[in-house]
Amino acid sequence: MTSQDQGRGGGEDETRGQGRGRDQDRGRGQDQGQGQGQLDRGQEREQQGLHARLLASLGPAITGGAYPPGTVLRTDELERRFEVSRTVVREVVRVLESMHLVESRRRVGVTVLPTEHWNVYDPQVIRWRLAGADRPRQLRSLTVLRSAIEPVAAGLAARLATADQCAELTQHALGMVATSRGQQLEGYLVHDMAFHRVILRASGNEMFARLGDVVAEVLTGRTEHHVMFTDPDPAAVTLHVQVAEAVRTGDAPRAERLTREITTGAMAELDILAP
Amino acid sequence: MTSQDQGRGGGEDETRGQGRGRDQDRGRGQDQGQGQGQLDRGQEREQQGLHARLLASLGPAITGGAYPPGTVLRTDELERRFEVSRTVVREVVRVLESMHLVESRRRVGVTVLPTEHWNVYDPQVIRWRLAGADRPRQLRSLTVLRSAIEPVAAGLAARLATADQCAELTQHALGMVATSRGQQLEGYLVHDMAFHRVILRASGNEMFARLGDVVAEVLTGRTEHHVMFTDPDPAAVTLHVQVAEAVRTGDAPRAERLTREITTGAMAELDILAP
DNA sequence: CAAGCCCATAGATACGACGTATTCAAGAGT
DNA sequence: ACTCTTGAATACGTCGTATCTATGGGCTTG
Repeated sequence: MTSQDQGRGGGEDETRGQGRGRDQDRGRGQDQGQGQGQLDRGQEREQQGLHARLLASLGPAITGGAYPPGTVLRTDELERRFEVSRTVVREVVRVLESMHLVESRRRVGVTVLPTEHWNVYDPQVIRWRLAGADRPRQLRSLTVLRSAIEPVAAGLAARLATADQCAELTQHALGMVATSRGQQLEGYLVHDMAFHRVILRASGNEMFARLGDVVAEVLTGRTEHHVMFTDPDPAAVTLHVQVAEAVRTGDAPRAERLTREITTGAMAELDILAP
Repeated sequence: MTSQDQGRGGGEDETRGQGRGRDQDRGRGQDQGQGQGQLDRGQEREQQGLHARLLASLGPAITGGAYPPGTVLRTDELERRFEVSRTVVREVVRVLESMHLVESRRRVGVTVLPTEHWNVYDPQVIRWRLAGADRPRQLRSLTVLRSAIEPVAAGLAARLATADQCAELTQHALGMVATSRGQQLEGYLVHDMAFHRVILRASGNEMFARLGDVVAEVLTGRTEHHVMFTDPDPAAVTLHVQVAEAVRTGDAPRAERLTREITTGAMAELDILAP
């Protein structure tokens, strides 16, 4: 009869013996089935899936240079090394492939692509790179990007910002003033990030708006990179207040020029040659 | 009718009411060879995989608004509708999820996310949107982005461009001059794209360099959008030549200013308010 | 030594089974 | 009557296996 047992409950038959060899290394089905997983999840960081876990392992490893371009990863090797099934590996590889971090070819394996193919605007990739070894380089690239985007965004915001957005802007600028002295860098950072996020959103351009997260990461990185002890530059604080004012009054050229001063200052902090 | 049959594959008691799609479980492997005729995949020979085919169907459909945000797609429905297996659907959903186009949640399905979540810098997404209904809107967004990026990139290029890059730049500028008259728009477009690509690459910033493809798509879209009959604006051609010259002589402010004139002109063509 | 054929290999695709989280609703408790 | 708990239904998550296909290397042959 062709039908083996469709009801799983009964037979623990010996035909799985072959599979045992592979299965015994983890006992994955049963292991997860027990309450074990809950304890595990309770203590450690929140891993909401094997897929996310593997991606969080492979992504930073690749962007961090642990696998130089040209390195070939085989799926079964990844399968064993990370103790996940083929399905998980394949889905993760597909995602990495969509980021152009790797290329999967038959008979060859999963090849790590050179840096110039990477989709460097993917927030995930940005986060991985900022967390990795070439963080300084990434920070410079992104700061230069900011210097191009934000002044234009501020100019547009001056024309298009709603009353609510102007109010938000002023509020965060005042918040920056209030936290600019006395080792309140955390509070300052929050207002700084919110300020730039509002500017980008108020520009009315979705491409600009999407950079809010990137700018936030850059500001965070900058803060925890070189200061933590010195208060923010008073000139920068003043500039933010003035930008808020320029946006509120609809003075686009002024908003753009002032924001350009802000980003120029940000570049100077990183020793980037200013135009 | 409570649970009387857990088995999905064997059960014929779909309480669906519509018999459509029942043929799917019959001979999947052979079905590909036959070419059922339901889908005209005989025409598009570029499909080197079911994964790519499904992605090319779903991606544009989502970005094009065929599935408004909040729409729930169930995996088994996609399975039937596109006549592919669960594996393929899952991998495609993972990729779409990595682009933040959809979100997959247990017990609810694959939900289309609102536009503001989309990873609008993903070249794939950009291509889909440019091919879709909101092409004009997308073209405007990208042109504004260009207006922010390219002047800064040109300024950096004036400082950092190698001799080879300067030569390339001059060559393409001359190519634009040569093709600027007499219905040679295709050749003009090639040089135009190459010119801006060299500028972005010569800026030395990887974030800028990666926008070469985007700019190329914008230029292509613009050309085939509103002209095809009129020759390029002579002023724009002159500006490109001057930019090449400014970069060659290392005059960063001039290169930046001239490029800003170019992008301002590009925005004017799309009736975008210029600063 | 070079060119072409053969086959081992590893990814691509498929499919069914089971696990698990989440949602909805019914029922118990206050 | 309202709320909280708990159970069931459901649709995604994960896994193991089987088969297919393309490809690269090795072998054979001229």
